[in-house]
Amino acid sequence: MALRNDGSPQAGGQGRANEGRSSAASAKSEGKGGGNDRAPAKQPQSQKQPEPATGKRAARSILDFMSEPSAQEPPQTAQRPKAERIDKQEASEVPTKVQQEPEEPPRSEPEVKEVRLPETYAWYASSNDYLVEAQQGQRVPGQWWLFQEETYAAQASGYLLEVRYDGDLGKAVAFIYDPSTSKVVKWVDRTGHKPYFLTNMELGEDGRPPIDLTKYKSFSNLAVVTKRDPITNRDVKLTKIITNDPLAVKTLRAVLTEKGYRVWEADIKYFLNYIYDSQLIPGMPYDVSDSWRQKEWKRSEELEKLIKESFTEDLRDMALDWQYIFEEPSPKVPKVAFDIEVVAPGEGRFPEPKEADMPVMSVSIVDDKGNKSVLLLARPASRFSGRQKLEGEVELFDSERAMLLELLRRLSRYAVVFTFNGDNFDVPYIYNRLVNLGVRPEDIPIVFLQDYVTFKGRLHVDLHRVFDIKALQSYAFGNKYREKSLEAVSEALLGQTKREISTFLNDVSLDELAAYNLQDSVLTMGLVIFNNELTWNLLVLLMRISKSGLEEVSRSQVSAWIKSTLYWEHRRRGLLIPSREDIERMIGKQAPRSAAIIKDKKYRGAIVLQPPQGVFFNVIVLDFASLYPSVIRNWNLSYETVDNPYCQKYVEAPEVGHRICMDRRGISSQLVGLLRDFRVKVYKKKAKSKDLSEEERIWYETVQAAMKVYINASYGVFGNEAFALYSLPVAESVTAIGRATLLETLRRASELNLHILYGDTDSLFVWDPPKDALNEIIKYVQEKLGMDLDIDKTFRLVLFSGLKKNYVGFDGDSYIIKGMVAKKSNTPEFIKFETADVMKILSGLQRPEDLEKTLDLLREKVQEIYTKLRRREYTLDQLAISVMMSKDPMEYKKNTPQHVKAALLLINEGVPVTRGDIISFVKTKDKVGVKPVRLARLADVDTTKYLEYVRSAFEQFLLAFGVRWDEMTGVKKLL
DNA sequence: GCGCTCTACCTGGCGT
DNA sequence: ACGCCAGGTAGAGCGC
Repeated sequence: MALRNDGSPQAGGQGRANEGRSSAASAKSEGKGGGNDRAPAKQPQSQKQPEPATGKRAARSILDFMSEPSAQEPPQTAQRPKAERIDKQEASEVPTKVQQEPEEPPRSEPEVKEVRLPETYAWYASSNDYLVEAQQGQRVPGQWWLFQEETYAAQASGYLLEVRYDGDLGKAVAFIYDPSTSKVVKWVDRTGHKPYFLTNMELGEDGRPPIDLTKYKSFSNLAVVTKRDPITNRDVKLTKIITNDPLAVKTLRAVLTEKGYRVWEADIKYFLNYIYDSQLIPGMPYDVSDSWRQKEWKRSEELEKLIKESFTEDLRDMALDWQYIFEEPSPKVPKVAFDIEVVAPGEGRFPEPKEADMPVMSVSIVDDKGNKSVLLLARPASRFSGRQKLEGEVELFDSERAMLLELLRRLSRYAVVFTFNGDNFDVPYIYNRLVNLGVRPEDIPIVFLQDYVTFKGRLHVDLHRVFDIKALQSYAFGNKYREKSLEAVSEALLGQTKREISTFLNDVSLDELAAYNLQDSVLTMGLVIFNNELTWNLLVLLMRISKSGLEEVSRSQVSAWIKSTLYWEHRRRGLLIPSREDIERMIGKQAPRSAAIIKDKKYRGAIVLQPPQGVFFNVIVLDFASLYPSVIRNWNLSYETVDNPYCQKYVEAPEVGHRICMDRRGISSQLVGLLRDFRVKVYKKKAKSKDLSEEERIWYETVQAAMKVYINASYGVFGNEAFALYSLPVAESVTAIGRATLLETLRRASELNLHILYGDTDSLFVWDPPKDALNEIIKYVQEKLGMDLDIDKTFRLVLFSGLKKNYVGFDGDSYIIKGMVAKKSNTPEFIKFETADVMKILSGLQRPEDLEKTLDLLREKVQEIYTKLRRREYTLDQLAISVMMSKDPMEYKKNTPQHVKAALLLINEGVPVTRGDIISFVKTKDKVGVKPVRLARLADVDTTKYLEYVRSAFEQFLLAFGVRWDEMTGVKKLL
């Protein structure tokens, strides 16, 4: 995200409704059209020869830039309506704004103040031989030229980072990072691989197909192949239709289905097909010339021994194949992050990448070695205030074009470019802007691919999309961030925030602009490399597991990763990848066999035991290690093993009665089981091993986390209709077996006289258990159910409110709080920090005798909060309730919830609000009942509503003590 | 992916 | 026309 043009002085604290707005939500809602939207919007405006943007001119007069194409007025027709809107906006702002400069210079004759530069700031290109553009088709030896002919190496050695399809060459191109030169090398396929798909159309005796395909230009040739059908477990002979162009797959597929033939493997992206057929593992090192050869991959004798000893036979060979990808170190590639700031078309309005009609005024660049630089555009009236201490190298440009070309030149030194929202904003903006400034499109090293934007000779990772990946958000980053804005993510993960700006971004001084702009790149790079390159290493590991390139893995959800791994495994084993219909037909028409408890859900989920109400000392929490993945492993669950009529031997899933095939190993069961065992048996232990160095432990912790992300999602995808291998019977069997497992453990626990207080899905809370009974149940579960039951937590004390998913556990000085009001993100800040105080009081509860004393302290605390509320001692920000808009404001048809009411008030004020925005509001006494924080005053606040809020928050604690709220002395008087 | 809780909103019945 | 109440639903956010 480049621009945060919030004019409000308290932008940091209160302007939250605006943040992250231009990002994921819009990209998603665009769906398939997203790619087109970002596509180049403009052709070069005229044939007029662009003036060379040389440093020499810059040095002579920085005022020359007024005649640059950048200063050209856009066509009147496009400009007119916008101008009107700007005026309106400004008019409404006037009364609330302190007028700082009474005289606005008229637009037609901008008054240009002289830019005075401190000596230390380097001028852009003080040398005069700095040509950024070469003549068409002409290379200038020894100089960089923007128009670089695409160069490809005949051989390459290094880490495979990506495979793309190059339409001009009609071939796959691999991007390989060579650590010896620190460069990305492009290698064009020399193995002769071509796009294809499979069909059941048989060839005649003459070897000719019944349809003449030669009339299609992109048709190449035919072949007959044998594949094993994973459903029938029989070999099938199919015709392979080979084309010259991936697009032709679509055309020819339509021709065949039209004639009633069936097709397979026609909707796999070509570059993935290439990876699968060549059995490549992105993220691993290779030598390639005429063919692919694995380099010497790191392996560990010790690991190999461990696999042979502790993995079951059905997983052993696969584990031996897979071991390398977790041991091979992650490539240390040169990384860079950049961010641009664009002149805003008005306060509260964002520049449009499609138009790119506003100048880019600043560019910041930060690399992983800590090099920082800012390129600034000298604009009329822009100046350095001298008040801001600047970090890194700051350079001033008179030419916007030269500045942008310089950015591209610098990016070309790195292998991977990171942005935050670069897919939707920065990169397409730069492209369209350069076109507007007269640069020929073919000279700009930016390419628009199907659903993202990247660079010709290097890779682009948009972190906005990475942090939007739900499985990473929850399993790798522990749900620490809710919003996916640069601000929210970096605050949660780095503990750092964006810089605040003193006024509307267009008007800030150059040094303040530079500092603000730089911080965004610093944060972006920080998110990649914090915690020993956690994010980068996760991406590398996920590439290796999912068998997809960096750009692909960083832009797809976990279901695409799992699909990709499974497809790769199908190819490895010579299995036909089934179509959706194949699976549907196999399962047959069947309704779910377990009724969901919640309406609108498809099938039944987990068991949640009714917890007691009260205070319990000495509670042990047992929990199944990866329950669902273990179920998938133990019960051979896979799309082709559940309800498969071609099966001989089967077992029945409890309760739901699905027939699970035991003839052969199910492919997803094997994959999930493999990762589950690697995680539980090897890498969780390695991550904690004292025999290893700190660095090694961190790496194994990342390995463990990557597996967790993967296997935890594996159950969910089978219940998601969008998943290519969707199977409701699989999902339904997983939860049914999970329930049976918990119930059986519960039964055995009662035989052993263990007192189970509570349990949810895969956990059991045991009250003061004897050691041997505990060992006994763990042993039983291991031997009879084949599951690992671990002691997850030991609580000195647990408070149960009596509600499910709602408790507090204390262990030493720390505590865990679950589900309570005080924990929710939409709870006002003052309740959260008062809760922290309450927790301190509760931590003093060491023995049962302390109960009375603790209750007294609680009463005092509640009274104190009440008093503070009535005296209005909390600030608006502390009282704010923040709720996310899950839909666009106009989509709320049935109800108008409070946060939507607040959002509508904001819209009234001209503040845009869309899906994904977080609305901060307070409860007020007026008719509407709510007000956005930025529009409210402390006097508007409805105190009684907040007293209610406090009651509901703390009642949950009191319930544990068996005290009802209104029974609390002293409190009664206040209500 | 499903299960659970909470608040606010909406609706319909009833009484004034 | 309005208020009160009960019961159902929408919407959000959590737990696993």
